[in-house]
Amino acid sequence: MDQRSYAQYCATARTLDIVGERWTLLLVRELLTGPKRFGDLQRNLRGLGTGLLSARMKHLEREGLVERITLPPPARTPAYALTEAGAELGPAVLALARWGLRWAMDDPREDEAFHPGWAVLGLKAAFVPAAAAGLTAVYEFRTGDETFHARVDDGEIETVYGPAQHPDVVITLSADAFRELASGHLRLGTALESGAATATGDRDALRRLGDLFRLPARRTR
Amino acid sequence: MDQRSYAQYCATARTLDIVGERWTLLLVRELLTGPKRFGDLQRNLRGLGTGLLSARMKHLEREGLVERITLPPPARTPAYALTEAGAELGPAVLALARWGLRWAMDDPREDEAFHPGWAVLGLKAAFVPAAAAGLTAVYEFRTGDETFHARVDDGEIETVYGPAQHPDVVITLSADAFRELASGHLRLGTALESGAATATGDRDALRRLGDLFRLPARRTR
DNA sequence: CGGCATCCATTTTGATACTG
DNA sequence: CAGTATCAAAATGGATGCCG
Repeated sequence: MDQRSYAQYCATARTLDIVGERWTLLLVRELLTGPKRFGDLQRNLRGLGTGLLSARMKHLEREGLVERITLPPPARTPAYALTEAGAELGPAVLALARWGLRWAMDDPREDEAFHPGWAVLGLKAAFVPAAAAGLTAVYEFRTGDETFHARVDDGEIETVYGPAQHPDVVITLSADAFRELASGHLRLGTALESGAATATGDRDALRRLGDLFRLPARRTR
Repeated sequence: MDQRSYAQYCATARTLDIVGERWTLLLVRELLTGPKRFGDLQRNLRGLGTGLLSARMKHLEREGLVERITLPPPARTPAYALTEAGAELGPAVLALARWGLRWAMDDPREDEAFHPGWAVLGLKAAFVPAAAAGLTAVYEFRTGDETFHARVDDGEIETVYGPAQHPDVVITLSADAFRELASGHLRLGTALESGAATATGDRDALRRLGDLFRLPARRTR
């Protein structure tokens, strides 16, 4: 809680005292895919000024959800990373994302920004653990200058910014195709068939990829 | 989205555009246990003025998460209820609550308000579906002037404001004991043993009650 | 009681300029 | 690049009065 607390002895209210302010949960979302630098955070969050970003990160650090780290060589540059407490907000952020996938992802609006990392988080939200039973594989997604990978291991999934060490499958697709994936308009299988996406690597792992995610049926409010 | 949108084509951001403003998710929390009247909402949310409450409810109604209803006879008074879209925010609110139970529920602060309904939601957040396999029972919780009931049915739980029609077990406890339950400091079994809570009704259903909830291990940030 | 309108003090935010 | 400083615009909190 910063200045304004709800002053309620309630788990939800206490949580919102800490992460309920504007931008805060989106910052957690950004860090959920790995450490990020100050400038990268700001670039992904149009409208968030340096002053407020600085204040938010300080707040999250004070609250023990974020820590300042130095990226490993050869980068050696300062960055922010989630602590264990911060990372455990993942399920809550994904629950919000699942709601959004179902009830709020109509067509992109004219002025909306998009970053592939958000789509990767969308995939994570749509991940079906049961479909990954007995599967261990690393999928790498490439789009323009951004690369992510998803590490699937028997019902668990982890999505991280950056290339993988030994990807089993590499999927390359345009930002647009990625965005359509995020919206639930495009199924991965369809994208591969139509050539909107191309994949190389282990054909078995690729075949199972299509079943790993089930976007919630979209509804209108 | 009201005025200020994040303008991101991202499921999380889109959701927060709709329910991310101050008070909004707490209003959803209130309605998650059943329809509420304007005045009751305001009473439970200290600090929220009538003007802002009115604006928020209008917003939620416009967005299709809330609808105005007339309470059934003999009340016949206006109230607000969640639509299907609104009710489906339940998992997200509970995920936030689970995080709070684990990371943010230290001792109550001097000026914090408390309402039993919040604790009931806390119980719901701590519900372990597997522990309710094959169990069908209705538990009623009474505290001073507030009564709730939980309807458990084979791995599912529903918690609603008001008395139950045919409760299998009735648990009566002080607001303090209820608050300690919410904090994770007190286990239901312990409360019954110490006399902080009393229970009447089906002894089988009562015996299983103790296992239905597992508060997440508390941690400090 | 349910709810809207208004006025005003305080916070929060957004945008931009500036510094090590 | 990583932040601090500054200022204007918007959101909020609280009080109050009104009306059906």
